[in-house]
Parts: sequence; structure tokens; C-alpha cells
Amino acid sequence: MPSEASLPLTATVRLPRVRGLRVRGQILTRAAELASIDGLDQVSIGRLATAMQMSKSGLYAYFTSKEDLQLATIDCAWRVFEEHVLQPGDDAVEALLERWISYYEREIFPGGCLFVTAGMEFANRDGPVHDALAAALERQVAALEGAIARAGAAGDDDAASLSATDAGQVAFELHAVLTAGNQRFRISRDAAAFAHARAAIERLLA
Amino acid sequence: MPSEASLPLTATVRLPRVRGLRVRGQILTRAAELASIDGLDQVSIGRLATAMQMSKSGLYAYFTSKEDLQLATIDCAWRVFEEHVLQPGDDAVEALLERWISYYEREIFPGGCLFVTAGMEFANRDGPVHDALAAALERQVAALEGAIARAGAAGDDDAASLSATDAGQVAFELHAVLTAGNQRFRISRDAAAFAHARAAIERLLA
DNA sequence: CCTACCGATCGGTAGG
DNA sequence: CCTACCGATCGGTAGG
Repeated sequence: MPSEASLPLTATVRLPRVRGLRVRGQILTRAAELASIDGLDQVSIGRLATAMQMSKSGLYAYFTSKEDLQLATIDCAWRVFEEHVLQPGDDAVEALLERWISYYEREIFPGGCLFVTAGMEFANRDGPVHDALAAALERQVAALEGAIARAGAAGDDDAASLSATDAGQVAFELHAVLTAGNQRFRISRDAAAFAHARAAIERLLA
Repeated sequence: MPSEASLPLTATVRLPRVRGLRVRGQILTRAAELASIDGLDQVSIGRLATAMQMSKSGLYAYFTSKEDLQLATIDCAWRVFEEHVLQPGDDAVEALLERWISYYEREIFPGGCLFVTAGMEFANRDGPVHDALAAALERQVAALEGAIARAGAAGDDDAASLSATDAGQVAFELHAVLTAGNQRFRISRDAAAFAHARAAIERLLA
């Protein structure tokens, strides 16, 4: 029995497992791209398999069901959002907001923010996918609220008066303006939407 | 040939045509309800036929294709929006905005505003359905802009300074806040979203 | 308005 | 990871 442990299991098992994780990541990235354009539900197992040049049942080696795939896709998309908007160091409100708009503007997801699209898609349904999307929305607003509160605590010029009114209220308004910028850019295909969003933010922070 | 005109065609043709229009209206109302909940694409001919207790091909007596049905549904939903929000007489900005929020709050469409849901659903697609939804969004913003401009012209106290800044910018922000209220109410199922929206409006008009 | 049908695609499974 | 298959549903048509 102890001899089992000395077998080169790490080599024969861990390597494919690492590769499997990498492939899984590639599938999820592709799924998030497609979902941002067409919505989560439109990303069928068949279409995604074709896009990845594998068979449908090949995908089922990585995901147990479509819902499982959708949840993993949301997770992947959230990590992308965090990486581009929340984590890059400078957590001043203005810097955070500019990164946020720029993340829409540069089309990090080719179809715009996945959370706006998929959020409304699942708004009226129940279940884990709805809950994951609702949680992502809450986390987005909480990130804004946190940045406002931190700015107020640091004694920032405008920011202090901002959090004095109500950080939650300002966070709602900022989030509304940000997502409206994305929304109007996607639907009207007019980059003026971002100019509107930036002007609104300037007014809000003044 | 002139005798044809004296035949009672009006009785045998117009009556069924009137009934046909009424049935068509009922189908579209049901379609708009379902689409507000699940999205336009999820309203399949089969599901809608079952909901109306008729056969699929029965529906094809009223619509030539699914796209035709979707365009007619958008038309129907717009008329409902107009009736509840735009037309009721008092075109002061505050009254218009209160009707708008109330229209979300009372769930005139059971799944919230069809234009927000379907707008994002078709945001990245091309074709007549996208164009119809984009036009509806533009008309919504234009209605807000018009109300602001009229208030400014009438020499309203706050309103004059409002349109002085930029009616288009204020309309963008009001629309952002309105739709964000609907969005967060649908996803988070928390009526506090409307309190946020009302507070935002008060701040914007002050 | 109906029944009956078309080919395509859906999510998912069997068996390897 | 594959082929081959399942029942269900899709948009749409034929023919009445």
C-alpha cells in the first residue's frame, strides 16, 4: 500500500490535470465572449463545442450541465472584471470610474458587460444562475460604495461631502450612469454614450 | 361589375376582420407579457400558441414569421408604454417621471419594462428587431428631453436652469436612473431600488 | 383556424 | 476526449 504513494502519480495525474484546467479556462473565456454578445442562454453546448473545435460530449468532460457551464462562465467573467476594474491599485473614486468606463469602451468583452446583458436575461427567473448574477451586481455596487466611503475617510476634498450625503445612494447613481453608458453604446452604437456617462460622473462628484 | 359593390361584403368580410384584429391584439398582449419575463427570443411560436390555446399554425394566420411577431410585439408594448407614461396629460417633468417609476412599480408588464430586457437581448444583433428597439430607446430619451425643454421654455423655477445646462445630458441621466431602478428591482427583488431612483431624480431636478 | 409533417438544433446520455 | 444516439422543441410549410 505505501508503494502506491511512491509511484509517479504526480507526473501521470497532475500534468493532464493542469492541461485540463488550462483548456477549461479557454472554454470559459470563449463562453464569456459569446455570452456577452448573445446572452448566456444562447451559448448552447453545440455552438460552444463547434467554436472550440471539439464535440459536444467533449465539453461534458469539463461541465456536468449547461447550468454548471453558465455558473462557471459568470465566475470567469467576474475575474476578468475584477482584473480590469477593481484591482489595479489606485482606488480613488475617479480612477476606479475611469477604469470602469474604459473597460466598456475598450470592449474587454466583445458584446459589452456580461453582467448587464445576462442580469436582465435572468432577472425574472429563479435558481443559482440568477443568484450568481444578482450577487455580481451587488458586488459591483458595493465596490463603488466602498471607494466612496474610503475617500470620505481619507478626508478627500469633494469626496468627504459625497459620503456625507449617502454613499449607498451615490453608488446607485454612479452604477446607473455607468451601465447606462454601456447599454446605450451597445444598442445605439454611438460612442457619445460614454461622453454622457463621463459628464454625469463629473456632475455627481462635483 | 358594379353589382359587386352592392353585395353585403361589409357584413361578411368586415366582421371577421374586426374579430381578427381583436384576437391579434390579445395575442400581442400575451406575447409582450411573456417577453417582458423571459425575453423576446424565448417567446417561441409553440409556447405562445399553447398560452393562447391555439395551434402553432393558428398563429401563422396572424403573423408571417417570428420576426414579424417580434416587431408587432414591440409595437404593442410601445403603445402600452405611451398610454401609461407619455400621454396622461400632465407633461411637467416631475409628473412624467413619477408616472414612469410607477409604471415600473405597478408591473404593467409582469417582467418589467420590455424595452430594457429586449434592448440588451438584441443590442449586439443586426436587423429590424434591433432597429425597432433602438428607436424605442431613442424615443424614450427624446420624451424626457422634450419635457425638460418645454419646462425650460415655460420659465419653470428649477427647470429653466436644468435645460440651461444641457437637456440631452439631463435626459441621459434621468433615463439611466429610471432604467437602473427597474433593473435592480427585477434582479434584486428589492423595492428599495425605486426609493434610490426617486432620490436620484430629486437630486437631479434640484 | 386545424392536423400532420419537415429538417435543424436543443440538452443530455451510453459506451467506449 | 470521441461517435452515435435519445426525446423534446424549434421555426416554418403543405394541404385543407
